Amino acid sequence: MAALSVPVLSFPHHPKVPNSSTVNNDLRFPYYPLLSLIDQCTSLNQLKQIHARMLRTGLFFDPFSASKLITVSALSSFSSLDYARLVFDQIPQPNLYSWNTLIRAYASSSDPVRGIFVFLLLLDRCRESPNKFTFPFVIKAASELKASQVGRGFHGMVMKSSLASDVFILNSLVHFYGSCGDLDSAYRVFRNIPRKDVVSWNSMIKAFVQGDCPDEAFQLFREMEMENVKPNDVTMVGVLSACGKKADIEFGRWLCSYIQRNGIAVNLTLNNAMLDMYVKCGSIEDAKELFDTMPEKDVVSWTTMLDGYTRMGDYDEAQRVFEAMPNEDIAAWNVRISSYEQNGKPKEALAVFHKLQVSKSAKPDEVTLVSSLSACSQLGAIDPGRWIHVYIKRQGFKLNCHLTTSLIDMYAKCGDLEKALEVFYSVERKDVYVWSAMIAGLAMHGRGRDAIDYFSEMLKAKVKPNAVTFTNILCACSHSGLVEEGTGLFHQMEPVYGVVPGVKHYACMVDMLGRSGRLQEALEFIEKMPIAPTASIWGALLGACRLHGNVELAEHACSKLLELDPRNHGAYVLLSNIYAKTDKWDQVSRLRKVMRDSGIKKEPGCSSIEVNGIVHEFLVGDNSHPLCKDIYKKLDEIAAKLKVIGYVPNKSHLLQFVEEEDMKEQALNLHSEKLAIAFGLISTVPSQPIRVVKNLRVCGDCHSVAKLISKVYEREILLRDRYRFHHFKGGHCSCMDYW
DNA sequence: GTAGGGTTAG
Repeated sequence: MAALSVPVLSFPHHPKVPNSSTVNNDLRFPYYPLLSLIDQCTSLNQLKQIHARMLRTGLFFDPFSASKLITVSALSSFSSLDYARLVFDQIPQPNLYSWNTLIRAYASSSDPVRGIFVFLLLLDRCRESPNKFTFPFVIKAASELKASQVGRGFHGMVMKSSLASDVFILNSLVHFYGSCGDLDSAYRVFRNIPRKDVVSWNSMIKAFVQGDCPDEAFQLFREMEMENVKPNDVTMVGVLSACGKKADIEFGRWLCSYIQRNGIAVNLTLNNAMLDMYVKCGSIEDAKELFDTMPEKDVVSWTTMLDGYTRMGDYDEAQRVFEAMPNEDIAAWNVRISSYEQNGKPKEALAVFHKLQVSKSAKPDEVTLVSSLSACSQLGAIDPGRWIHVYIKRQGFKLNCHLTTSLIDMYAKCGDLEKALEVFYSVERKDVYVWSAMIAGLAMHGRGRDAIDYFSEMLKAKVKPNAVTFTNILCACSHSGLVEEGTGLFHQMEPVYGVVPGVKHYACMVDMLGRSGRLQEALEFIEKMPIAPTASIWGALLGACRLHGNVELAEHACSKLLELDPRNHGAYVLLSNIYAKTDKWDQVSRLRKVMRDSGIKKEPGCSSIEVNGIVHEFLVGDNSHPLCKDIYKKLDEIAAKLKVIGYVPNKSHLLQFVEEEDMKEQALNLHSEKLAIAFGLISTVPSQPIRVVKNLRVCGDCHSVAKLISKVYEREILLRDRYRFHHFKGGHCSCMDYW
């Protein structure tokens, strides 16, 4: 142990012999002072020195002493699991304590699966059987991994052993089943715990909260009181969280006073839980008041406040909170990114992501990437999306199901279905969300048949479809006119797959029937629905009426829709389009007056196009773009070229715009999607497809024009509208004009 | 000498 560059410990030399008359002949304790030094270690290097000394003195081969070394290397503040493992592997016959310590350390590490491997090794190599300490550790590893089969196996082993009524182990199992989302099993274990303690109750309450059953959590809280088990701070954290889910501020306030009245110790975590409850119940005032009086705050407190302000849409105050935060935790960045992304401000979300990159104050994590990818999807911005994909690869992020789903969604919504499929096939583990995202991607691109095939593949892979899967597959059938197939699947939902159809599924069915011209059937379907039709149901019927020019039914659907949602501008626009299509001009102007009088405005059509990573936005008749002259010149050229090949503008689409001030700008030529396409033609190379995203449904005339442009200019155009993709190539569109 | 339950971001 010559050159040591670290603070060197002064080793006690040989233990002092107290006095010659009472010589300590007990050879079990000759090096005891060295052992007590282990506890005083403050760095790994010091520990290594002791380890070396232990090897030299032979103390290392005393199982008790070796276990002490394991404990410190695996669990201290300066611990190194890899070092602990090296030490462990050198011990000839580790005792059960050492095994347990290693499993414990792995279970709470970033790689809990190693805890399970060590457990298996233990079964094979250790003379002793796992004990009441082993199981809580290894079950915790299974919970972390949500390894439901493995955990179930541990449960079986426990039941066969003499530990079947150990409350610690049973509590661990409740927690385990809760984290796997298996509430039934969690509850079964809970009910069978012979002497429940407060942790048993807390674990089950938490399981209910996690499993989105806040009412059951409250119920258990009451039952616990009746059984005279005193709730503690952890109980309250769980119940407050349930309260946030219910957004029940009254009950939340009652819980806060309950905490006071019962003298439950309030620590930082409990304060944070109260803060979170106030925020989720929409009372930022209560949250602020509590926050200002909290004696101690951590990154969770700050992040919760930040979340509170963004929920209220108060981005300025959120910005102030963010700037006041003592350190820029990644969670805080994530709140900002996802709040923009979820409130329809994807550009702002990506701007924050960019700032994070520049500032380097925190390292993006999986949540950051998922939210940012979703922002790219919304924008249809494939360049930043690709950049993030490369980033994921370079940083060595494991493609878990969350990230895979986001990547598939991003590529599909940015028009690159092939790349989405590539990602899909590149991963081995596909959960129901990954499959559903792929089915949605196929649906969006008009590949309904393929979507159905993927759905069957998914069933073969033993993945159980959920409500999202059915929304996507029904949407696929609807977009591709596969009425028989869609109807068949719809009727199988509940009896075969146990998924109760929701309003979205009914809306898909109305859309599917209506689109294919079976309007009367669609109406009957609505009338027979077991749930009350919502605005979206009538909206789907109205859309179908527009497609097939059925004025009478349209008026009925529209009046129903406006009963439910009086300010739905879409309804007015659709109805006025139907009137225009059927030459009912007096009705068009009547509707226009109603809209004007009630101050209902049409959502302005807006198309965006991404060129070299920059997103350009166009409104109808937009003059604000720096290259606007060139764009209009190009539009004239297009108009001339198309005229030559016999194109006649379809004037009925003019009447999408019912407001007077829009009248001047109504020329079809000035629709936002045409402006964006023209800009794409002058600013990108011919080999590059033109990618346009429109916020509304694409206009019929623009659809015809885009088809012709794709032929005349030999350019691929990818146009995403509110509902689907249109892939124009050689004069045809991927939607086969069924949209 | 070992244990189980807790707050934020998708």
